[in-house]
Amino acid sequence: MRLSRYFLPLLKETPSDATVASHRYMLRAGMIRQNSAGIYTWLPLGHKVLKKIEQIVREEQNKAGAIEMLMPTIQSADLWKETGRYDAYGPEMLRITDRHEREMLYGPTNEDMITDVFRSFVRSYKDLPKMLYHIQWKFRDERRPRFGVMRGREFLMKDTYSFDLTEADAVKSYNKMFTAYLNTFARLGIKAVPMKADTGPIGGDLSHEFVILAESGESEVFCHRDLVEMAPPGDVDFDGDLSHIFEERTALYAATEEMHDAEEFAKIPADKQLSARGIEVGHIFYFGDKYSGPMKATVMDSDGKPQTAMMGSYGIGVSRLVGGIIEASHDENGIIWPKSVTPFGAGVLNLKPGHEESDKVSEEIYNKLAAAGIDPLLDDEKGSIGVKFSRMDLIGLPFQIAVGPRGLKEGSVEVKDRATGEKQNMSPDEAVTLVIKAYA
RNA sequence: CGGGGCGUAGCGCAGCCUGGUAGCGCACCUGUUUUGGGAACAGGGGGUCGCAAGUUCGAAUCUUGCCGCCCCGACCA
Repeated sequence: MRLSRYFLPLLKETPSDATVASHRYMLRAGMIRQNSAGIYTWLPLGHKVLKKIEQIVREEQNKAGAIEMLMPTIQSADLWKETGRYDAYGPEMLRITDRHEREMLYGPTNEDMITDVFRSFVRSYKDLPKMLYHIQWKFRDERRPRFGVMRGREFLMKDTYSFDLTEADAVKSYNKMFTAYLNTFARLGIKAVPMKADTGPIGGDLSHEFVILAESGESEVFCHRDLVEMAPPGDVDFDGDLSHIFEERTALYAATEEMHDAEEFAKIPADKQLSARGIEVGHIFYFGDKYSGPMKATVMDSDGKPQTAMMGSYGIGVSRLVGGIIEASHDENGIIWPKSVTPFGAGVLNLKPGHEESDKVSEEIYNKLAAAGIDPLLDDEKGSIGVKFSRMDLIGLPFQIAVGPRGLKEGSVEVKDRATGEKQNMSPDEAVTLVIKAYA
């Protein structure tokens, strides 16, 4: 993409109502625009990142054996009345009446609806286990939306639902998602720690939150330091036994504020105790027959007897992750994107558009990177050099290749690593190779 | 939902106390000169001062009501 043809409405000054780094930078970098409290337009740059995160989440779900589908945003109140949640959910749920005075709602989650799908089509234990998911916009009328997309009212969420014949089988599904989540967050370039969690209004008894540590986190979390640096499981056989992965990650203490046990925490060696602020980016639950029971979602077992399906649900806040990743990865100049989610793979800065050699070399680098699938952004705008560099720093692409007359006299361009700030001069071809290798 | 604050050009703000021609910086448009880390000069465009009612000869400014937004707390997948 050429900057001159792109739509990148940057803000030079920080909007006064943004107080956390990710919110400030998302506004300044032209990623989002607020429409009303907790509701945002995703501008091209933000949309690109959102879609990249979504795709990684999708790929890891598929690897784990979950099957993608799509349920509507607007739901009928009927299903929610069946499970009793229509009254239980409270004012957080946006209720709508259609022209026929039918009670509708904008879905804050989809347990009720997926259970209805399940009971309509699944009859036999032979069809189990099943894990179904979708990535869809949700609406929760938060009392106090804040921190930009991290606590919005409208948000994009991946939610998976598992169905098993027995509780023991359901635990296997739980472990699959537990494992998939570890891999997902690692691919996104963030360190998310699974922590014992409260189950909240969705209910159930087995639940973990995946939390990234950041100053601006909304809640206090406590864990063993070693959990933060633990390597992801990587390629595993999702049909095999994953319990060791779960055991390994839950052997060490980790809990959110609500579940915190100060006595247990005190048993951790002092230098390994970590108490910090955290951002919840994923939450997994096992809740058995909480919905399948009242909705009579049963299958025939091998004895021909109806058995209620045992369920779990597994959420990842896709839009929240955009903010969460920035919270975990930025400096005073702007965002520092992990390579896996960066909106563009590299920035090519033509420091002097109109200068024949600069034009030629920057175009060549741009074309070679594009051909290699790097998806570069070429800054071909006229304007001062300082503006170009600071703009690139703000939007946070992992690499910047600066092409200008001064360097070209020596036959070199300058490559800057956004994360380390390290700059080196090299030939245009070496620069291209360096970037391509970094993404290989 | 309790407490606090804010609403004036796209963004950041001043003006309000003490009523009298709506301002500044940045951004934007035109031109000239510049150009290796947020250039200079000259000219220009852009506003129902959140909305409504009231007081007044006259309201951005005073009064009342409403709406919107932000922060702290409580709450929260």
